Amino acid sequence: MTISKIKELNEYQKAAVQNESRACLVNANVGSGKTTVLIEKILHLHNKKNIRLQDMVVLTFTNKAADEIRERLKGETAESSEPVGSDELWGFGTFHSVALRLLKEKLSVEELGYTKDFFVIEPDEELEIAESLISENKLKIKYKNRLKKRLEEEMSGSSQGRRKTGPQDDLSELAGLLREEKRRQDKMTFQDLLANACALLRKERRKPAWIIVDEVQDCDEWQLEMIDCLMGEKTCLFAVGDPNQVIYSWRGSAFQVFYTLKTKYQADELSLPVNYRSGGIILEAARRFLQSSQELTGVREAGEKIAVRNHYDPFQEADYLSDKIAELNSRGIPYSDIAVFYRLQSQSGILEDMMARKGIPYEVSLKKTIKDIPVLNWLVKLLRFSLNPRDVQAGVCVLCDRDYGAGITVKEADRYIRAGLEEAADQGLDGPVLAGTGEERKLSGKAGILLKAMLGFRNRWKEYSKAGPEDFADRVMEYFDLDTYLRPSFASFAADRESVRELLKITGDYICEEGAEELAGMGEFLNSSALYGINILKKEIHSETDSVKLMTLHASKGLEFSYVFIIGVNYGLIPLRTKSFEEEEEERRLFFVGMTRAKDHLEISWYTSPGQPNVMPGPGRYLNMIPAHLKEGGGIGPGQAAASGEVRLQELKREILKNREKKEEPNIKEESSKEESSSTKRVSHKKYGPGTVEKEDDTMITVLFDDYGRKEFMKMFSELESI
DNA sequence: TTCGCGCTTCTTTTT
DNA sequence: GAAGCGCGAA
Repeated sequence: MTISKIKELNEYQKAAVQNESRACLVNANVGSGKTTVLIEKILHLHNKKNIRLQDMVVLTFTNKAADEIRERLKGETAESSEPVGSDELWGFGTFHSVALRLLKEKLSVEELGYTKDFFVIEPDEELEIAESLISENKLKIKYKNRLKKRLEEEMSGSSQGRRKTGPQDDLSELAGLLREEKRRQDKMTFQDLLANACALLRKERRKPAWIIVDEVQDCDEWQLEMIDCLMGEKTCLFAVGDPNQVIYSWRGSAFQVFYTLKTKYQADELSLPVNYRSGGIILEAARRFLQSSQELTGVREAGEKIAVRNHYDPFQEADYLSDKIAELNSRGIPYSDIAVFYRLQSQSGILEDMMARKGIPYEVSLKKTIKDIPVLNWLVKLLRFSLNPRDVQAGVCVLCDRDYGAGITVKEADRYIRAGLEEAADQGLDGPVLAGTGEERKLSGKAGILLKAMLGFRNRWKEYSKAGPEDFADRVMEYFDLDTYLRPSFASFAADRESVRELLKITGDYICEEGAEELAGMGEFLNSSALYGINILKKEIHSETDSVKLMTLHASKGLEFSYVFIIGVNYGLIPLRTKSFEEEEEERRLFFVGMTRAKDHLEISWYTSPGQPNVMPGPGRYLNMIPAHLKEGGGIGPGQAAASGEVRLQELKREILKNREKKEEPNIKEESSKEESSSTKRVSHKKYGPGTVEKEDDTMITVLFDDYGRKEFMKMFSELESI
């Protein structure tokens, strides 16, 4: 979005900025300066209409979009007499972050049974809670693997969604218990943030003067509800979006948002038809993929035709593409101006291998969160339980973890934690002693020390917090004696330690910046990291770094590049095989989004031999939808394409395939070798007699006893003798 | 408890 | 077009 050079707005943009109606919907076509209009609208309201920024709520879907708006606004006013301060922008952010801020600062969550210190949890965690509720209450749930989707349906779809509830299915009971349990543990999911904010906003008298919404076509039912709850009698609405870029309806974006809003608020509907991004030919071709050929005009020259290429298979294509990109770069085109789009994440692998091989810098758009790094996942759970001992679930995970925790079973950990909590309650503030009965003494090794540290954290942290924020990370590591849990013997020790330190350092910095008290600040940080991810760990695509960007068509939305390659336009991939007409439509919009990312050069390719099941060989039907006079090439004959350097490619292919196998294998190999080495080991136990070791790792040992059966022990407590 | 039958899903992902 | 599940039959 580099439209800052256009200081002069076109007539359509002006009309949108100056529109005086109470509700205004702007149908913003691709590349038509949507964000510019949004910013100008805010400035117009602020400067000309004397609306205070703190009386506006500006809602986006992604943090990236919210940041962009905030930054541009600060930039625009930086030279003026009164630059925008951060506190004026409390209502600027994603739907979820604004809901969080409202619940924490402006609304009385206590009415809903929560405290002001509530935690935000990720979807997986809700599922974990649900699963433990199922086993605790012995609920009968069908389609357990689809529990997540079914719960979502049950929670949102109120009563009408209950279509296939069999005779013995406790789903609705589970939903109720889950709601209660989350309240008890003081936890809200992303969905709950919106739902709870809505419930409280309904009663609220004070309403914002203006609500401004970006990418409004992606709103789901709850986000529409939130807009509605924020609307007061005198509140005005300004929403910008593009019905042609609806590519997320499969994850719940509401049907026909534009129509709904228009009738609900009698909104004026305007449009921004002028595309500033793409060359004339690219735009002309893209227009064929609009449902109704609406007004969409360009201002640029025709430019280059769209190149259509045929490749034998993904290997040959990767080879061709990396050579082509290297050649472009040698002609002075920066790598960062080039992007390759594909339909499925799995398609990136071959490209990555080939580009790495040829030394082309690339970045793959993949979301990486704390959850993907085991040691940090463990650390976060440890901190959560330490801050909120009611979060038994987290505590159990910490103790059970085989790598970093004590490796005890869920049952043991659960009983142990409950005993610990009881003792803590009995003894007041000092945390549990946990000496007690035989059962507990048996466990009072690693698990006991760790549990004691966690349960005592809120009271004993004071003794550690004198030193100030600089060495926050060191103090936390010292308090929990983390080095012992990270296991110096692990191959990943150094990396793990570094990750832990990094995360704690970010936490420390956050606390410092917010000027919060340490315990409260840690809680806040955990909440915001659930909502915003953690930038340093998140492998985000940096447009600044000079590398080729590889991403799915979905991930390309909102971006633009000079050179765009869309690969795998074969039926079964683009478009993906779909069941319904609606999904088919969405595939077309998705392709439209991809095409319109290209500013100057667009190249589309198909495989003769896709090499994936369910993908048809031959050009996909979308290629026929582009008129002949707009495209060039159409493809070298499949035989010819494969013939050039076939032997070399075959070898390359074999090599790459071998490498991929190697990458996936180690886990399997490790386990099998362990099993083999221990399969003949005989042991004897006082109570259970002789047996054979079935499985063994650093903490646990599983023994099949000759006359007792299978039993699992913690190595440090089991008194096994080898025979 | 186990077998076969029919049915659904699989992919895309932000907060 | 395969894999996973529920469900009824044995």
